[in-house]
Amino acid sequence: MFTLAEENYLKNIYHLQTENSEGVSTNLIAESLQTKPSSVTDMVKKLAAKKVLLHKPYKGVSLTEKGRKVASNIIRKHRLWEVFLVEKLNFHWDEVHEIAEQLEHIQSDELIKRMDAFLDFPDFDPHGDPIPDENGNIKVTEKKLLSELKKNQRGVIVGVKESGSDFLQFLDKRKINIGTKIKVLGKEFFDGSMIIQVRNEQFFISKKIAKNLFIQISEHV
Amino acid sequence: MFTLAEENYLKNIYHLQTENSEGVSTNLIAESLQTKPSSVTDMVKKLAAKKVLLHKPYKGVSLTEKGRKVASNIIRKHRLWEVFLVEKLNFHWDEVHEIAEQLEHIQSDELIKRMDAFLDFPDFDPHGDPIPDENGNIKVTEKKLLSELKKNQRGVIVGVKESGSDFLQFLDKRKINIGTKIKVLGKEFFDGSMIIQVRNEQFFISKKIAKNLFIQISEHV
DNA sequence: AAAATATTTTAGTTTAGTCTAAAAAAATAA
DNA sequence: TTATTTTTTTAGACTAAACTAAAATATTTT
Ligand SMILES: [Mn+2]
Ligand SMILES: [Mn+2]
Ligand SMILES: [Mn+2]
Ligand SMILES: [Mn+2]
Repeated sequence: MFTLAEENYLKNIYHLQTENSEGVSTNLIAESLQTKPSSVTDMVKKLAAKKVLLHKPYKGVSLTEKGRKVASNIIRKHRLWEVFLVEKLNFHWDEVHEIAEQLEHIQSDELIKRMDAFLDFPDFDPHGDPIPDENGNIKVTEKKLLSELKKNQRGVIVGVKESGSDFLQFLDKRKINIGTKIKVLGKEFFDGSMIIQVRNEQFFISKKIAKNLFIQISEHV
Repeated sequence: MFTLAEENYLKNIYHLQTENSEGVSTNLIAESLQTKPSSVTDMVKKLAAKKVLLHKPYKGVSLTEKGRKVASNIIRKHRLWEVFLVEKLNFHWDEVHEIAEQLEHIQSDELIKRMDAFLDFPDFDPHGDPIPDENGNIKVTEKKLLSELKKNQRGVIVGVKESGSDFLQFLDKRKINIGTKIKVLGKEFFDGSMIIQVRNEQFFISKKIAKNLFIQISEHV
């Protein structure tokens, strides 16, 4: 139905569309896919012909309902495979993304259905990202970036924004992971850095780190 | 290192080489890969340039040591994935081949190492085919085609030759699978058909079926 | 040994997906 | 409102992997 290249375009456009609320431009897609704008124009035409996205020349693109379905299914597969790699094969959460990039293109609805059951129908992947259901619906959870919290607010880490190896290993070194409870002890207005409490320890956290951690705020102290 | 197409050529040539003891011809490869001889010639040149096979124009091809390694590793992955699909995801043995055809191309040594351990280091796939080790070595077992057995010989089914759905479902219908013990009650010289005993039942088996079942003969009655 | 047949290779196209360079359109600045 | 800059598209070329048709080589038959 869709080639490997087409699937990767759709997946990336889906992500770009949810991150940047405005239209998705040719240059943005090119950057995201590490390719040239002229290549994007060609592929976008092909995908528009396949009715998975709308292309207004010189304006951006937007996925059709069909396109959203295809894209979210690839993301569903990616995240289920990541859960499998971590939960069943004991991979570390910073090692699974590249392998999942390959596995997400395996074509078999039955395989995914069985994998989902085998993993006990997980809602989130190892990085805290929600796993779309078969219809592309995503469970939305209330979460904020750590950088948005105020002094004395508490919460639990529910996800990471960028899940590159460097960042994940930074967290590991401090035994911070999904599920870890934190409290903001202090916040510096000058550079956005924070002091947070984790268990009995206090950590200095730069703004860059604080902008990469998703927190679910604990309302009742 | 190798493209999808290259991997499929190498795998097929490996199989052809072990089945037909003579050299592997262009037409044979073309038939096996469902492609045209001219396409084979092109690809064979490319693979020869990559030092994974030797090509004597107008004579056949043969894999180099490097080519054998690459090919057997793909077969290793294919068979490990088949074990996974049957043992862990409860797929039926006639449903796994097509999915394994895709999964065999996933590139990650670590993944295969962990999958092997997860499956408890299996020696055979669900169809009784041996799983090559990391170095391409295959455990050779003494086995004969059922068609080669004589009257009154006993044995246990250890594999199937062609593992198409039709044949596997034929076996299922009769509750015959790998591990099933059989005894040859009679053999018809005219058409090669047999009567075999399975548990308390007797089955009439055509020559075609008998040539598709691998048996390990039980020496001591 | 020559003729006929079968196999294999070469030559020239095709398609998907990419690229560079140039043209066109849109956005921004003067 | 022109001029300049940025973004996007078009035009033309390239590679991998396939194809068809024709040429070359090998095999088999007469
Ligand atoms: Mn990922
Ligand atoms: Mn993830
Ligand atoms: Mn198989
Ligand atoms: Mn098999």
